[in-house]
Amino acid sequence: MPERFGRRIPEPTVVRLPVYQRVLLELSSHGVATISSAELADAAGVNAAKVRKDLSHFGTYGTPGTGYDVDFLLGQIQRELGTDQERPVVIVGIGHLGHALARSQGFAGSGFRLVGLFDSDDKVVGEQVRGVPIRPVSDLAGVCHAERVAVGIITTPAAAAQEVADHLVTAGVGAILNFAPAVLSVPSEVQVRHVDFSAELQVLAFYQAHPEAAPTREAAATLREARSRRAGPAISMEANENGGLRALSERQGP
Amino acid sequence: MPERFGRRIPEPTVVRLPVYQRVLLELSSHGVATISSAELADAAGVNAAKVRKDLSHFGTYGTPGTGYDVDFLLGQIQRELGTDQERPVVIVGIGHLGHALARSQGFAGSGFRLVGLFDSDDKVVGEQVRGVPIRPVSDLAGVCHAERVAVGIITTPAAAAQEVADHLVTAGVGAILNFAPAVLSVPSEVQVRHVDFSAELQVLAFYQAHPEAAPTREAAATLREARSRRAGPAISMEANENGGLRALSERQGP
DNA sequence: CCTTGTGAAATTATTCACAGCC
DNA sequence: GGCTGTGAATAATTTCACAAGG
Repeated sequence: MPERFGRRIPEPTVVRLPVYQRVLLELSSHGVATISSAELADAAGVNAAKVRKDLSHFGTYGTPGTGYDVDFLLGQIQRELGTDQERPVVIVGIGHLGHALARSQGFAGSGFRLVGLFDSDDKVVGEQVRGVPIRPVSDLAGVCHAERVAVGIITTPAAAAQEVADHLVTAGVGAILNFAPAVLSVPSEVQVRHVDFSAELQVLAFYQAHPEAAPTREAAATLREARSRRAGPAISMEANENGGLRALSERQGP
Repeated sequence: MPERFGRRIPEPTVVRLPVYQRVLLELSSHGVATISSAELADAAGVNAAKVRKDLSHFGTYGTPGTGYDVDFLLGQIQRELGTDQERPVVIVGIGHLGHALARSQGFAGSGFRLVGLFDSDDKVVGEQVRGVPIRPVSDLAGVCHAERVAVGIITTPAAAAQEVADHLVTAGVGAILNFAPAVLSVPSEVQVRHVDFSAELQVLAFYQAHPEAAPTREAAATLREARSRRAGPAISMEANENGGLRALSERQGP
């Protein structure tokens, strides 16, 4: 039995959970009933031992000789991720990027609900994006308290990011996703993650300039490849017209 | 002397390099002449030993008793990152996110030049963003070859991402930055990095749901705090009206 | 057979701590 | 006295490899 309580979950494991979830979601939507750690690993671009070790932190969800029940495992991961209940989020800084995120599909399916958009520019305040009005930053604390906002997304210029983070923290927001190219200073109980577009480009450039220093990547396979490469006669799939998956046989075989 | 040649650079080190670069850029623009590993660490949200170890992979750039010369160190990091020469990039998938990236400032300052925008939708083909025309995806290979494109950015929906990646690889693009929520399968010599907005949100949600599992974060300080906390009388700074830094004394003291 | 879950081993990354230099 | 660079120690993560289950 794995440690199931106040245990620390390795951060790399947590980061891989959403990837597994996405793969399982796709498999489930195609009616695939079970998947082995090796297949899931291929589709997620990791290796099988890592998948098993990752999952073992949460429970023993698999069946030796068979693999994992797709829907059951999906449910467990969603429960762990808290995807099963909706968390209210706000976006501060409604420039092009803030707009793009506000319009994206990323919230609905992932357990988040956009409850507020904020900007300091009076020219955009009052507009609506997806039915959510853009408000002045002075309304931030009020909305965060009223809606019990859990996560704040910062898409301001770097110069404003720290000030916005301070406001979010004051308003009781306990997690911040920062897209601004700035290092934020917040109390240690506040979780921060940083998405840094140009830093990612620079990392790619570095490895291009120093190919000998590049890490050797784990090979990924498409879902279709992962299955067909390993599937025996009882389970087979073929590509459909969208490049997606079609399960030809599931649950009990053909 | 550190190993200076075909050595492998730890990926975490490479990822921190752009952060150091940004801090140094700000310091340099404020005329600050030198910085210690402890100050740089505070500003970057890491610790001093990590800064020194990271830098030691590339050379011995510091002066015991004094610290690092800001401009010199900045130059060395930019050289390592290849920021000193411009790399052509293309963006494929000009929806809201693609648009936002195309308009962002992230390219100019970081050593990249946007040379092509591509979309499969005839309704947007022909438009221009920042003077760069949106072209059909069928032009992708031609432009990539002609401009010797090094990095491709994918901002398509997940369903199209693998196909686009295949096109980029065929066109000789050796590095891909993928914003689509899909795991890409590419040859091992092609570098891929994945920016996954909703996965980041989910990670935040996870740690909010399991505070006992959260990693203890390194405290960061603003540049101003980092300096004033440690600076002796010979070097001092105060905040200017923009919340930025003003160096009151540099090079030789007041 | 095949596949999981997991200790043990290996690898990788971080942090310590201090000799040596300014 | 302060600060770097770096081996040595520690911690974290990954991978191996295999006993046990279906």
